[in-house]
Amino acid sequence: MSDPFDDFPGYEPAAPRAGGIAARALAQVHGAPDFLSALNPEQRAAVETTEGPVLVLAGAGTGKTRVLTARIAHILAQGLARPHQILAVTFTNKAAREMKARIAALIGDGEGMGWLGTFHAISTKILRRHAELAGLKSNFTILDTDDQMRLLKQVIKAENIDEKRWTARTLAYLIDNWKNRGLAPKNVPAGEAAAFANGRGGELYALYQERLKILNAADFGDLLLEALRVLRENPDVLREYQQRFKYILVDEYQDTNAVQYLWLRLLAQRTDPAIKPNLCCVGDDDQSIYGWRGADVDNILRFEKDFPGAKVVRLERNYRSTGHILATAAHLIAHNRDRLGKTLFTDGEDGEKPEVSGVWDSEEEARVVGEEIEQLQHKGHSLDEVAILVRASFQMREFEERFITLGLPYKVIGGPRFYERLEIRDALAYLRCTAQPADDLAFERIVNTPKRGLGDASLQILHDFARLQHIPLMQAARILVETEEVKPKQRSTLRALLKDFERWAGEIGQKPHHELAEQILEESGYTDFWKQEKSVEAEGRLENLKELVRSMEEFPDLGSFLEHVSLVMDVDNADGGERVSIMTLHGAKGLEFESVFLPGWEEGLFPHQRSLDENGRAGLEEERRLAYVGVTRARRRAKIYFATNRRIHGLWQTTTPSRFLDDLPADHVLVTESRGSGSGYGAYAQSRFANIDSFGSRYDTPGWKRAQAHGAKGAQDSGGRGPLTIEGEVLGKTSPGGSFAPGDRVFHLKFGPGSVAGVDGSKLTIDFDKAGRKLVLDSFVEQKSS
DNA sequence: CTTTTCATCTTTTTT
DNA sequence: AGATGAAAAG
Repeated sequence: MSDPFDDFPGYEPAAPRAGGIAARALAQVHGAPDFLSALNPEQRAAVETTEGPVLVLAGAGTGKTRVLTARIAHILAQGLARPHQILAVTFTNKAAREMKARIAALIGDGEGMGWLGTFHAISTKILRRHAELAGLKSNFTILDTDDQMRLLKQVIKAENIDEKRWTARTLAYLIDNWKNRGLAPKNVPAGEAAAFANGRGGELYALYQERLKILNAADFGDLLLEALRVLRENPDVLREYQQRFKYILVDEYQDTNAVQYLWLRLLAQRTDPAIKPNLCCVGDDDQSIYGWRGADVDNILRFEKDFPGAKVVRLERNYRSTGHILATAAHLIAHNRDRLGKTLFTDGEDGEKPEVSGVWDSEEEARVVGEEIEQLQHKGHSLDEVAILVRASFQMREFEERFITLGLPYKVIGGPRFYERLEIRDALAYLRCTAQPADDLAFERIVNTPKRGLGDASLQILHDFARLQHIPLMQAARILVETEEVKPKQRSTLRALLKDFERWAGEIGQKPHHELAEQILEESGYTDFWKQEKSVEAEGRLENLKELVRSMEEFPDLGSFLEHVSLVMDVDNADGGERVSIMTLHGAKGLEFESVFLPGWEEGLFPHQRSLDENGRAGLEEERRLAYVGVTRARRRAKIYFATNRRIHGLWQTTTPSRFLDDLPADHVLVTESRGSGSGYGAYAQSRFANIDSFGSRYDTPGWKRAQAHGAKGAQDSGGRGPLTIEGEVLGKTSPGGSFAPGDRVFHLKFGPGSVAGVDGSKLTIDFDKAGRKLVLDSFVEQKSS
């Protein structure tokens, strides 16, 4: 079956025999299989050099994916390995999906490739299998950015740190960076750890990690970091995987960051150091556009040193674009200094020259692009072959608005994602609470949604208690419901809610999980909540909820559905008809279109100011690579636009054309003077000089340095500590167990002074001087000395 | 406890 | 400009 773990226990290095799939692939060909004969000599070398390390430098449009898939097909057809012995790593789910599909096309069956997926998906798989080694249970939840942020906020608040000055966002950024570099809390360089919250950054990181373990949760960074840790600290586990993966393939190698690199190197290592790993990395240094996420181009530049004797194959024959487009892209990227240098060529025709047009503002930009696309449409071009590639997602809206009025069908790729919608996240929180009762973040999200009267005050009591006892919220609630700490009304609603969850949890596995989901949404009152809402949106939201339940049917059980949701945040839009694609340049990597529109080539937006500010020349070069990626997406038509005016943060600003326009070869591009646009095209020449300041002055200013600057002038708040946490601290020390006896004088923060009337385990019956007799928990009262 | 108002911040890119 | 989040009013 396709379960990759099935054959784990009794695993032996398989004899190179042809398994079912491979045998079929072999049987259908004589001599060179057609997936080999279709390759050019370089591609073929990359495919057929199966043994030892191979680096494929694949320029844009040179058949990179084809090489990867053919290589896998070849390995299988030769009987060198079985599908589950091949580790194939991609960066995006899209790429993984496509690779699976293409392998299936070559070989007739894409199943069995259990280890083809994103770094994150594969790490998750490993981590689930050995969760205990990472301090987790195998059903751990994967937190998305939103959950992560909320958790960080809690940690910051709990430590009495001014959350205005030291935001969760900044901390998230720091922690992410550390994780990307493979640094656990104890490994973070002291200087960096000190840069947040007056030296408490490292401490907060450690606390956050601790909280994650209590919640039985991992964030995105953890998936890789913890998987790496498991492999590092458990040689036997590592060996298992090293033996299993006879062949390793990596897509987009230029985008690997430090953890990913370490992770890969560990898995690729052979037990016998004399044996070279069968590792094939495919990448293009000119398309490295994830530096901001910790990607290190050096990984690709260093490959031959890391893996001595590596064979390097260069793919320079471009099959995608026409001559003019290729020449334009080549001339553009040639302005970068840090590159290996490749010369792409094509035998194809020159085709149309790419066009550069200036427009008055972003509105005109959208209008002009809309018109151009309509013209293409009239000439019989398919809208599926048209894409608009923007630098930042806020640019999308104007195009959408314009296209709606034109009635031009479009799809936004990587836009607001299905699983990120409010109602979907709420619904998921219900499911998560049911499946994973320790999931505090999910619980918090829905305790009071729909409104139940369980507000901040009640939640705070739960929180304090849970924190004190180091238990999940739900468990805390279960205990507190037995006492009178929480007001009677909220106590009974809370009790009812807990009962609901218990009932639902009992139904897991008893009935189809999509039916259970529907039942949960119904019984919790969540669907009614939206039905009563009379806004226009409510209907759409209910529709989305239905869609959610429907989509669950495709998964075998609740667990695998939740997993899918957290790793694959987007959902396949079942296509109805041709549509123009609108997406970011980052999202466009790996895709190609007949016609590509590239709006917004203005200084500050593209290259983005922030990239320049934070990373200086390196930032600029990355932006230029992004431009290169954009241009090389086009097969036959590329149109570039720059607007003279653009609205930024709500106010109109005059902009300068992008310096990248200077980098284009005059004899390969067509410059169109837009009617109505006041700015002459020549105006952009000034940009060079206008921006020297921001360009050259601050080369290496990572975010934490800025944070440090803040720290220098910011006096820390030692004054305003919240009373609640004081209570927590004091109580934590004063009540280690139940040393109360009837007659003791005690003090309760809410009910005031009183005397103990009875003791039952941790529950105390107390006659309060003012509030009368109450049943409370010992952790909430303080013993009075006199 | 909920609803309203006011202020702040945002807009780089993603698993 | 718009969304989100905290303080203030009901």
